[in-house]
Amino acid sequence: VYTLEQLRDFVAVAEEQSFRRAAARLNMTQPPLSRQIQRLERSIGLRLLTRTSRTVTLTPAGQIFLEEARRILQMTDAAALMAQRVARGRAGRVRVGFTAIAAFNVFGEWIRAVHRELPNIDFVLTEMVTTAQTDALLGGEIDLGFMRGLPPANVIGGRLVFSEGLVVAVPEGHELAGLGRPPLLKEVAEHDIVTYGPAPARYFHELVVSLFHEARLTPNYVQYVSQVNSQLVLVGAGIGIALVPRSAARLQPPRVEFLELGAQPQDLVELHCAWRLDSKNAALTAALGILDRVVADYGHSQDI
Amino acid sequence: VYTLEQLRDFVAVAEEQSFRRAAARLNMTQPPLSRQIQRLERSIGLRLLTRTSRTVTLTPAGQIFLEEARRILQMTDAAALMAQRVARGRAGRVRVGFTAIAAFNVFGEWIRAVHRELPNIDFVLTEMVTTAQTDALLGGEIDLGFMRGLPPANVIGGRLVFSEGLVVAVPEGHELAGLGRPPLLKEVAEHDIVTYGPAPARYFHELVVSLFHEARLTPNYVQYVSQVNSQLVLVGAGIGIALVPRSAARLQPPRVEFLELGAQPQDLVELHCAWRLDSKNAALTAALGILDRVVADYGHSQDI
DNA sequence: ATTACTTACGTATGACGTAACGATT
DNA sequence: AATCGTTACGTCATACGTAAGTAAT
Repeated sequence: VYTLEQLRDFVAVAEEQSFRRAAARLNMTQPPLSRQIQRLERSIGLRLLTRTSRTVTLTPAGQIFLEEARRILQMTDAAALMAQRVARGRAGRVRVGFTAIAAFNVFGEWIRAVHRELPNIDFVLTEMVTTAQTDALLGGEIDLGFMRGLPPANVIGGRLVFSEGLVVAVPEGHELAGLGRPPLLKEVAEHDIVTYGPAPARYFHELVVSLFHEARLTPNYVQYVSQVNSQLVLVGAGIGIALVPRSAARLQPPRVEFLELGAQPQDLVELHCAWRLDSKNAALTAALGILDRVVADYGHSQDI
Repeated sequence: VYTLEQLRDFVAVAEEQSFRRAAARLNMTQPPLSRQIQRLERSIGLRLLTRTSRTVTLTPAGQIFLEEARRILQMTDAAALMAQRVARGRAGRVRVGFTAIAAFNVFGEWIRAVHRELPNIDFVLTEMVTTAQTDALLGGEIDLGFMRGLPPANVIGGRLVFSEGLVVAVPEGHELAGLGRPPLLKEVAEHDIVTYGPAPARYFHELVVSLFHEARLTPNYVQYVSQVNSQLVLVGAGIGIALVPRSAARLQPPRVEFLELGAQPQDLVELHCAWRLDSKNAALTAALGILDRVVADYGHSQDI
């Protein structure tokens, strides 16, 4: 096992082809330089240089070792620089949790913007429901979550990034699709509703239930699912109809139509993002800065 | 400027997540270990570890630096070994970069042939994606790369060594597997597609995207990964389905099935190899000569 | 005789280990 | 009270520089 200084010394001698000149370049005298090279040769068990009393040349093994030595020295500089860039947020890794639907709105826009402006930031994307994201945040498994609602924990910071209205997902050829106008909530309530179960996606379940409750409607809930994907599969199979965020229409599920829902606010479903306030990840901070701008801009292009 | 021993110490502390245990592993006491880490941190001007009095964790910069430190330490060992091989009169060495999938086709055949016919040539094999191989070629870190596509640099020579078709990787029991016939591209496009990110594996990303684009299909890309391995893990986890080269089926990943893709050419995915035209490595030249013959022969035995 | 690298020797920097300290659970 | 990391201090190893030595032109 040798030292980096021995590598530096060896490279200098190989390049100068002289112990004297190399020593001058390294701001030292020749004797210690000679000894360092000897130690290096002893530690790897080979002669790297042939010293004829007039010139110094590399052995074949020395030529190979010289290339490797240069690369190692270069890497030692690069490693420090890379770490400093990470600390400044110019490079690094952001681990992100996101719900299936989030990928279709401002979230995707944000990923692209960060990738374009800070190409040295890597993403690790994992799809998970809100509760799983909360656990993952607190457990330090992700840096940022795009979720429904914000967890109450006071170590978590968050902000609203997007809000949208609800639409009605119905099987193709469904009665409500034939009305020629957006159905009323009252009419929707007369059909079987496929909705989220309360446990895995509490936010969305309560949103839908309270929507009907406030209108004094009591629809028939036929199924409890945990993901929009499966919800839409059930709709496509004719099991029932569902209220889903508008973004879900982008999933283009087979045998499903989406209908506007009359007289409902367009900011009912909120997408938040959340992160640990005590995160030391500078890349996260930089990426959140870009998110601020993307969120501000996104309103102008929602009509895509 | 730090020392290799400081890197060794840092890696040990990061792995053990404890100064005490790391010190025991390094056959020393904790105080000097603490001081070495402090010196390392001072020399690069960053905190690499956060010490809460109960646990030691890596800062984001520390995580990156840990990876670099491991690579540097690995290279210090490799450098000595290479030099020793040369000194023992080996005919030479060829440093080869290859993508994960390449190992399962003509690449493996070539390695065996060279080893049989030129037993004095040593291989240094490193798995890396195409972009990393290009950088490594230009940086002189490898002599030969087995990659997707050829880099435009005019100092690089290359040739086509293998081509194959795409197959569809789906989770076991997936809808597409129940069709009883190869799915159409149109049907594949209706599911979430797990694909490469554009940055690390540009060739493959563009291949898949353009395939859908020409058929006027707009599938939903759900994840960006950098390696086939992780791609298949995501497929097995049910995150989505993926288009992969036929060779990937040899990986036998758990909970993943491979389906033929109907009506697609069988030479869509090309494997090239590339090398520096100004390379002076005689072993490389000899090994490339054998590659010519292996490529010519390989067509006759693709039915394995 | 001169030039270039190696060996010998005295000095000083610094790395280790033991011991004391501070902080957290 | 106990555990873990940091600071303090005395000792010893190691690397430097000067000086002497050896070999080749």
